[in-house]
Amino acid sequence: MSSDAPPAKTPVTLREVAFAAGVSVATASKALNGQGRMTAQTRERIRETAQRLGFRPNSLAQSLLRKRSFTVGLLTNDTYGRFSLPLMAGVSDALVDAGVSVFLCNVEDDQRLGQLHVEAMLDKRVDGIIATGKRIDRHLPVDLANLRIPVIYAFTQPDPDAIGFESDDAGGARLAVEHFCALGRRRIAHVSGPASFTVVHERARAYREVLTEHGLPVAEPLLGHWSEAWGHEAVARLFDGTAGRGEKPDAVFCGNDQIARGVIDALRERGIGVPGDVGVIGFDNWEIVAEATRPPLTSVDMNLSALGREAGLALLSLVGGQPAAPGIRKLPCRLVVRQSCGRPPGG
Amino acid sequence: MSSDAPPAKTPVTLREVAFAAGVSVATASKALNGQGRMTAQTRERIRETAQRLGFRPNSLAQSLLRKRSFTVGLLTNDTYGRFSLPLMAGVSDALVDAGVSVFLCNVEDDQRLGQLHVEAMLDKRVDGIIATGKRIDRHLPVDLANLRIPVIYAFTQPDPDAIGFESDDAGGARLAVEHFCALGRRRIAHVSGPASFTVVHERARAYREVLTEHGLPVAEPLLGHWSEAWGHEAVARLFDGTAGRGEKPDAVFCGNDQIARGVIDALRERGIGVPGDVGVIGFDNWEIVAEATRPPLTSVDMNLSALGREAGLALLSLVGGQPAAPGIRKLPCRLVVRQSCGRPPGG
DNA sequence: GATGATTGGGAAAAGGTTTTCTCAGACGAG
DNA sequence: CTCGTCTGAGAAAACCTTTTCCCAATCATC
Repeated sequence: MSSDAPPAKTPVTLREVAFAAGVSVATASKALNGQGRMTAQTRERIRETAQRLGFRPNSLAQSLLRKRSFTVGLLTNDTYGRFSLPLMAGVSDALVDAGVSVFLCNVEDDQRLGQLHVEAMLDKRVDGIIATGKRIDRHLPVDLANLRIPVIYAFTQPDPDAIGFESDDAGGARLAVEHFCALGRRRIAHVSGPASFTVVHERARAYREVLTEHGLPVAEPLLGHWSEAWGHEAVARLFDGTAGRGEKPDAVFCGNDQIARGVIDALRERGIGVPGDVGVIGFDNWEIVAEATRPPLTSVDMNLSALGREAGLALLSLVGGQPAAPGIRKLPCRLVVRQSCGRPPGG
Repeated sequence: MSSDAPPAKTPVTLREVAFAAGVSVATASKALNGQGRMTAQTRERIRETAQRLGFRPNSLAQSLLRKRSFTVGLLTNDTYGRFSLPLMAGVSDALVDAGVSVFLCNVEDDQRLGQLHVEAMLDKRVDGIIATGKRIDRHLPVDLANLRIPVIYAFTQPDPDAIGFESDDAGGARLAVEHFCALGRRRIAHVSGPASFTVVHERARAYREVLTEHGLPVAEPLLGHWSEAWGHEAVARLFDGTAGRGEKPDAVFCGNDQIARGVIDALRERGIGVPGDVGVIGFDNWEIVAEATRPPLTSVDMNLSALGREAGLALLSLVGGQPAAPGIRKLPCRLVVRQSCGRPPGG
């Protein structure tokens, strides 16, 4: 299967192939690239020689000539977070098929480091840059505005007139609340993260809209932190009051899975059944959390991997010279149904 | 601060700098690199011209000539996992200071994809490769044995005669158990993951050794899964038996933080106090879990970021031509003390 | 057999940089 | 004034591949 050429200590060049095949480098190049005119026999002989010698063209030389490096930079400030990983996997997945490699650059929140990385990427003649981050409403600490190479933003705030990909958080929230409605829940609460996050407001707006559309009572969303502890506290506020039982929520839509986990734990401690008495839906579909809750958590998935794929493909198309309109593209979320809100009547 | 040159549509070359400064490219090159002989005045004039024009040397051309690309490949099969991220951050951190960029390649567990990526990296003339993964006792699905460029393994099984960096899991386990001993705990249980993991045995061995050294009773470790659910079940086995209270554990050393979380939750459900009645230590120091347990979890940290740094530096030194002995280097873990086992008498 | 078209293949430039070699001029010593 | 040395700077090769242009030989046609 593998060639039985000895493991060369130094890569074999086109010149060597040409010499071994008794032709010029020009002819060898054309033979291997399917260009030029020559007898089928000559072409085949050169191909065989190249194969036998284990020839692989030097990308550096090719890039220098073609002014295209088949390389892109992926800029992120999300070192440890969990959002950028699926996104990066999607990007990588979209690009590997085109033979494009990805420079990973973590800029933290350091402007100096960001500048450093961008310049390094420019020096290495990347064909384009994808910028991604840990917050959809924050800009990376780098200036990518006048770069003469294409830039795509994904899950981070784009420059004006640039192209950005985001999850449709409002749509995701709709999915969750509609799901509750379809199950016959009537008093749906919303517990979310800090007001400083744009997505908190987008989801809250969708929450209100859906409830209004269904003629259900709209409770003011409870804003706090993205933590389990806040989930606990929110349950205390929602369920420990003196209101009659009929006025307590029968569903809680949470801003992320950690809050949802806190909510579920707190409900269980109070002897309130999930999903029997109260349904719970989370956001992010962080499997390791969603599957560890008891019962397993129904959650909104932002399809980050698909988002990364789209960003990668968009960049590829830009690099290829296809024009594309600036603006933000929102990609739909999906609801992953587990067992924390009961099953829909029909399902 | 920034040069007021207009944003060039095409990068400025050395030739243009030389022309603008009225010298040859050779002289320009030497001026900018501090080589050759020329009047200080000429050198300065060329430097200023380069600065003014925003000249940045084309790395591709440099690499082609120097046979050194200032680029390394980072191979991983840990797409979504949490181990490779801190590790990658460490690698990146060690390399960025040397002006080296990192190609991120996710090979999943796909041999074909691995081969593809390795060849792409070789074509792009990376100076070296770092292989990392999600399991310390599994080999990546790629063959890096006879590659003519340096390879370093980190948190994945190395080839024989290669250089690998690993966390000292046995040492980490010792830290945990010694900590319990220092606190006066006498009946220390061990709940860990599946027997198919090498680290499970290493940690269990260290656990037994420390207990023996202290003359304490050694209970057979409970092996199960890396999940919260298993933590619950393990507590049932340990605490629901008919043994007298004096014979039940007063400490549980867990194989990871999720198990530890399950253990703590299960103990609380039984009315057993943590850390009052039973101390709990986890492994991995996954902050998002360790800080969400009630009380916050003391845990062993594998220092993955440092591991990545060391791996990066080792590769750099190898690329620089420094010889290095093959073998596995174990890096120490550290114990992150929170509140799940009480404070040491002295502390 | 002369002319033109076609075929197979090579020479050379290009891409941007580094480095070695070379050379012209200046300068000092005799 | 001549010889040798030193200084400043340029020419050219090298890295490896692709592509354009060109040439010689073959073939078909009249």
